[in-house]
Amino acid sequence: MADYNHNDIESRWQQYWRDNGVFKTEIKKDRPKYYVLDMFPYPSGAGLHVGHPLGYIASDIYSRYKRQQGFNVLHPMGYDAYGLPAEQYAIQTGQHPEKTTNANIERYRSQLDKIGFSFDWSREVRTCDPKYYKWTQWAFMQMFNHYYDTKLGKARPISELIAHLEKHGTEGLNAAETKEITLTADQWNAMTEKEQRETLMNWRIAFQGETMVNWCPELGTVLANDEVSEGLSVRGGFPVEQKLMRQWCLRVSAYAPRLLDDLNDLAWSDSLKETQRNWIGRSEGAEMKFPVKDSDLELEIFTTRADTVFGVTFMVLAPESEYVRLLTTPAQKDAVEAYLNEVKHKTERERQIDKKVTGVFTGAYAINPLSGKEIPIWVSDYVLAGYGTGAIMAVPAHDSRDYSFAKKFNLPIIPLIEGADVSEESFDAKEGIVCNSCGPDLDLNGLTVKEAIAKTKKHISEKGIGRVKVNYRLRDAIFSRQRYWGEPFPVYYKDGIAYLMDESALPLLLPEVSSYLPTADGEPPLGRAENWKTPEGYPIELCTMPGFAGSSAYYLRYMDPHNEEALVSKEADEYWRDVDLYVGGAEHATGHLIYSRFWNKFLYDLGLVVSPEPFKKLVNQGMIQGRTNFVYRIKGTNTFVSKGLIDKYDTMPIRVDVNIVSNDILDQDAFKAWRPDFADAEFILEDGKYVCGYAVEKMSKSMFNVVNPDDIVEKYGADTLRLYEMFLGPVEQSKPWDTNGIDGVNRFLRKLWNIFSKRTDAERSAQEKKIMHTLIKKVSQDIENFSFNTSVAAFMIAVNELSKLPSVSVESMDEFARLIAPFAPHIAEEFWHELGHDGSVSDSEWPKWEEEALKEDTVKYPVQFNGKMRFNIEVPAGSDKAAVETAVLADPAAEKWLEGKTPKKVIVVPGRIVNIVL
RNA sequence: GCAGGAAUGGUGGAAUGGUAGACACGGGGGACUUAAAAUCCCCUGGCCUUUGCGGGCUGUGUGGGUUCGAGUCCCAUUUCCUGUACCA
Repeated sequence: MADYNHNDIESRWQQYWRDNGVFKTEIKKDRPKYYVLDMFPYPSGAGLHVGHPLGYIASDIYSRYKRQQGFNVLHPMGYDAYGLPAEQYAIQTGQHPEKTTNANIERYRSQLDKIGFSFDWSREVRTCDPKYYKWTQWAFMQMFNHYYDTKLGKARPISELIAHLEKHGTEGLNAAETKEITLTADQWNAMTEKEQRETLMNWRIAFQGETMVNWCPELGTVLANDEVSEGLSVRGGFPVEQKLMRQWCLRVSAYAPRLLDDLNDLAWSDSLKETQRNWIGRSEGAEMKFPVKDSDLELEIFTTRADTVFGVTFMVLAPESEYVRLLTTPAQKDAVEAYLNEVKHKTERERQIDKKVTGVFTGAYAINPLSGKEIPIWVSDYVLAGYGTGAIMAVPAHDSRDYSFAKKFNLPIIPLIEGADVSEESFDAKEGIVCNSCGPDLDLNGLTVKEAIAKTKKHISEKGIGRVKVNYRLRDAIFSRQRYWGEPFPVYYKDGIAYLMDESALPLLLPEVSSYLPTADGEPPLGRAENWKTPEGYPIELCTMPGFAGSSAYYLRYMDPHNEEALVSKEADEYWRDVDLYVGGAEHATGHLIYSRFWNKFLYDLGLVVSPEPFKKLVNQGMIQGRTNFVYRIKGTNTFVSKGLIDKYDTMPIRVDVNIVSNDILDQDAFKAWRPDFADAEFILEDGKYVCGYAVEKMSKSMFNVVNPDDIVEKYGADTLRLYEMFLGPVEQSKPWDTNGIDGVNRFLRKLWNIFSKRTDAERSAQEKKIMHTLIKKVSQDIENFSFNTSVAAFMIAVNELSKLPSVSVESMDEFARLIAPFAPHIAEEFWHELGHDGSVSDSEWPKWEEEALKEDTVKYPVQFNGKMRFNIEVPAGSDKAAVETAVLADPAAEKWLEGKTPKKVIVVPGRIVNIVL
């Protein structure tokens, strides 16, 4: 055989896989299915860097392995093609986002193809493809036409809710709602169609609501909470402010209990489940009514500390609360107005940066229902309108936020826990013995906090002052974006009221526009589309759907991507069911992974999918960071000093392209050619070399630390890239990319190639068989545990051992080819065919190890004295504890350490160790 | 602040409570070669000791604990990463 030529081998087998449709998948009812999915990428203009394929390689290894084990593996890939960058680019250049997106997709595809993935490309989906987004729009229509029945805990058709309203009004209605509404049947029936439709928005799962949104003036759009970071837009870094707008929303909050409970059965990492639990944010507490003095009004509050009611010294309303208007006394009106104005104009960022305590007195008082005391009602922006009831009872002694407010405005602070010192700070811990808590009907003194909470809850429910309540932090998802590049809503407006289009109108195609900017009167770009009307002339919704719309159910579409009648056929859904293994970044923990679960549960409620959860097992691959190299220029010159000598000069570090640095040694000629201003650079070297410094940073063009997988594939081959990415460390772990070290993996493949070239037909020795079966066992177990770095190490050990043998058998090479096929499929395929097999090595059988082959004649025991390692002995395999003990004590080496003493105890752990306690 | 995770040689990283540092990079030495590349072999945590073979001690962020035995389990603590943040 010729030398190992990766370029020739890899292009040849990639062609073979394409020509023979090796990875095309179909339903095979006689075989068990396994669905391996990667989070599909957003095709950005920068192309893939070497960090992106990490997860894809891991999942590819796993799916090829499962396939060799006899599973019918679904392993698709596609593109999350809607997104802001393409639109931003379109605004700047006038180029249609579709064009940019398609160009980027093509680039991604060619990069992916070079790495040798086993994707079934015939199932590719693109979220911006009308044949795909038809089903995104369709799902939205279903959500519009359903409400959530809180008693049954599932979505029901809105027609059932209407029937209920017609008969009973809101009496006995159990529906997740935006706000509490009370209606009689007569009132409902007397409403106009317009009024009824408006009222129904209170219950629909896809509904319009007035919501406080993160408005980004620069981007001209509303952003989701997870698109905002520290008051700035994640994309672009523009300031974000609060604004009340009528928006499409999804009633995700209705599913909060199920989203929480069902987490328990998922094979996800604990940290990710915990993140979702926190995000859903269940808290058990009580809702309690505080009557307002000299008024019929009652303030409802939510608290988890019912035990602290006797320490309530004031109440606080969120600035957005409607009670502010109702309660403010004439004397305080101006002050309150001024405060509301101030708060409104603060951006989210300003609120976060300046944590000053602010607030204003409304002039009104409430009555503490347990103590009967009068307490002032204040307004402050530290109370959130979106959580609980938008009003709180303030217990400054035991809540740090209430405490600083009380200090600032000189409000009383009453400690309620024995021994709690509240002179400097509040005592927030939920522990201790309650004191100062005795009213006319209720005495909590002497109880623990826990007991006091229970007793108070019981008391208030009995007296009708309040009720036990569970609150969730999870908020409804805002579903409108004032953007062009997204799915249009199949919605038109008649008399200002939203109506769904007929399903036959789907897909509702995204129209052409003259410019991708908002219109002069601040309407979204779709306001520029000509004839954006129904045939009857009604205007169509101008907003488009957000990014998560298209990515919420794509895993279902892969099951049946070309179906024009349904999102997924019954047959395909029942066969593929759910994703067995989902691989992707942890950054989607609170976005995509919540929305997808919600979306799936909704479809499950409608009986359209059979699995209540979309992703059974989830692995978060770590992020690959960049490793930036630095050169050190003497200030004001063009002379560069090697890293070891920089102390002797006044230098400044400059980032240098990592592609002209190898093992931190600079290629000086390449450096001079890199940028014109370095053409006449001079160097001060150490040991004849220029040594660069390094730092770990994000991989990005501006840091000159981007490594393109294409270059690695060109130089070392896809098999080397795949093995090396796995060899770098555990898949879940974040780590900097460092090309140093890739030679080791490449060397291993060349060694393997040489061994293969020298294979013989002779029967293999027991020793050789043992090497192979040790490897089979190790690799099989490691793949199951997603421990790919140690499997690569095992391959290297095996090759080193095999290379020491005089010859290696065909049988071993046959096994080796099958074992390494998931990791390095090209070289494996080459071996497989050299060995005279037909078909792809991916369809070969995964080798099984024989315990028999791994057996030893003797067992080696390390012998310790008092836990300190002393010597080794060998005993025949199968010796029992007593035999081992006798052998150890009889061993001449033992004498020296025994020093004539009799051991107190001899501990023999079969197969592991012997410890002698003196 | 809260939640989750991590800390092991010059570097990336291995170690079901049982000989810490597998494997690889880098480094050092050697073989082959006119030379270089490639390849192959040996050494490579630290300290001490021995002419040599070797031997000893120490060592997994820090301090305690459990255990015959701890990188691993428990308690405390420091630092770093990731997520989240006025959630009552």
